[in-house]
Amino acid sequence: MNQTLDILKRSGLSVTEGRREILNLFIQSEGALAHADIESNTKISFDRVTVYRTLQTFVENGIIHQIPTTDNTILYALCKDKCGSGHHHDEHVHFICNDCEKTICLDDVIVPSVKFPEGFHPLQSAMVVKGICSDCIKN
Amino acid sequence: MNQTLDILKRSGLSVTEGRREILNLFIQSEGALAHADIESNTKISFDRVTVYRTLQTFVENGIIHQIPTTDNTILYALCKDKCGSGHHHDEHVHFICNDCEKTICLDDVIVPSVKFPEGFHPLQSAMVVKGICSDCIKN
DNA sequence: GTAACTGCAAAATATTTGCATCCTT
DNA sequence: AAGGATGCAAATATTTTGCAGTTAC
Repeated sequence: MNQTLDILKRSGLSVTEGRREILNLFIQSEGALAHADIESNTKISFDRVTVYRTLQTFVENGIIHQIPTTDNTILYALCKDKCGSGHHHDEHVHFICNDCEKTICLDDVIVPSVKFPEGFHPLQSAMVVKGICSDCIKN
Repeated sequence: MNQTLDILKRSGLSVTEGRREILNLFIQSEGALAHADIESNTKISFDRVTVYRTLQTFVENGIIHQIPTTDNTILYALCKDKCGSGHHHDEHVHFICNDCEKTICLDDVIVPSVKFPEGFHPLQSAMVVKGICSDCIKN
């Protein structure tokens, strides 16, 4: 079965053209996407608002997750299977290339656990690393 | 000598009322501040634009650093001594409390180094952890 | 048929830029 | 005095909300 459909159905979301298109974009894309990328890369032109709402729905349903950035934008990337509705377990490292500016989910690099001071109870961690990615290092 | 003045002078910045006030806010505050916090917590009312420009100047001069978030804002926090102009070395963990919503720099918790796949060259890392802070856990 | 999704309009919010004026050194 | 910093105005950009019309199931 079509992967896109599969994901939407599994989350109990109704299948609409917009959701299919946006979800496809994530599946095809290697890296993470910002709101703006989505607006400019979809063939059909959606209303800005639809993109906002779709992203929000996807996040709430554990289909995509947010990646923190330091530039007033949010990046989104596909979740792996273990993400369920409401609960995100994206404890992998995100790599932002200073050169090509892509953000790549290093799914195999798990965020190491660290020791917190007395009284701090961590629930969720995110790690973002900047540097040069494996594609750009060749040039 | 006054710490605020000291920091500004060391960076070669001219000492103005706005910069003193904003820098003071950072020094007094335990956690990280968002643009909005600054606007609402300064006695003198600055122009929004001045706040933007001041924050930018401080970041460029290694006085404060940005903390990535997933909510379309940027948090700022004072740098420690080792940050120099242009180069930030804030490899410590940032803790965001889900309860009081404060962001705390855990200066003593260093971001652990992780092993990257072949070809990835990390230059800078940031780690943001959400959970319950030591103050809120008591309640 | 009903509930959910979308588009449009508009409001609210956030950020950037240019320029004249004022302040720091 | 000169260069830099600020305030104001205005242009841009971003995000949110309400509502009416449309679509998926």
